[in-house]
Amino acid sequence: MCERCNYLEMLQAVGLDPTPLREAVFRCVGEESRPLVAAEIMTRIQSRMSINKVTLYRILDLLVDSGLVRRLSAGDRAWRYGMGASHHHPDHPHFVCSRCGLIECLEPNLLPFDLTRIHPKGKGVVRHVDVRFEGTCEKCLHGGN
Amino acid sequence: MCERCNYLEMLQAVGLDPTPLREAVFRCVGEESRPLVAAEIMTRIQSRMSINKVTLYRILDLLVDSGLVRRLSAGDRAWRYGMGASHHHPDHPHFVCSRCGLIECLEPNLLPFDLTRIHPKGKGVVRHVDVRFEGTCEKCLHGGN
DNA sequence: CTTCCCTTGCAACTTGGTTGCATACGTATT
DNA sequence: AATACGTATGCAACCAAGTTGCAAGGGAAG
Repeated sequence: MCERCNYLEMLQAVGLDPTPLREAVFRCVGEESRPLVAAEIMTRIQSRMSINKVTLYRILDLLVDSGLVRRLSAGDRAWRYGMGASHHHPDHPHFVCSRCGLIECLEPNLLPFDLTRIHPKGKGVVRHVDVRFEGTCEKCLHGGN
Repeated sequence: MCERCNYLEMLQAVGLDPTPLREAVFRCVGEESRPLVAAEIMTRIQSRMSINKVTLYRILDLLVDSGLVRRLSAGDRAWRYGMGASHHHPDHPHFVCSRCGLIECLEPNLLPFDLTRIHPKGKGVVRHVDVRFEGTCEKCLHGGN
């Protein structure tokens, strides 16, 4: 999806040593148009280099903690990993298929107002607002997944 | 939270045989002010009657499938179960603490716009829109959970 | 060349939930 | 009453995704 991001630079900017595996994982997430499951990332990376699943999970944790990557739930028990909000990747709502677990990114400006301006009272600190449209995707509707 | 709901009636309305366990589980979810983890529901029910975890999960599945109950993710790997939208339980956004997994219900009218009017193009059928404010709750902020 | 820290790998483990199958119970049928 | 059938519940074993603990590699610092 995104060839404009300088992944190495972004890793360094958040203080992460840009090792080949970290770059590969981050790039893998960044170049995809939808959030991926860890196993999908694993497969993609292993087509070019070798990586252990523990390492993958640890790198994903680092990326999530640093804010470069966001962890999303699809209703099943595997996380999806998508790009965190940044210059080339503005925050956006998602469509989630509750049947097959597909998550798709929606237009950043789909919502008619800026939710980040809302601050629920007495609820501690809010870091971001997540909007998810849940339903059944085209494929499941027709293919009868 | 809710003593106005007729749980037995609601179960029957969606075509579920209102067995004692089903009523107990549904009531347990309905009387709580925040979505509960399966283990919490388990404990509450076992204080009065005996239930097996498999049965609990199966009942929760039934309730979720029928729409009476909603399954929410807190960022950890355990589902939270809260009331589905209905007359006494209007749809509402949630606050989610990414540190301890707490989910709290927010005011139904917190959002200045009805998100259900938005229909993302070419994305199949949307059943509902979920808004989640993610951050750190008061307790984690101060207690240093 | 030794020390230290950070990254990666491997095996075993944990957790939350699920499957398969047996049992119980209610209702309908003979 | 006895039988059969469908649904609800229970028990034990299992599963998938992710985590822990610990060892090994590798590079910069001393």
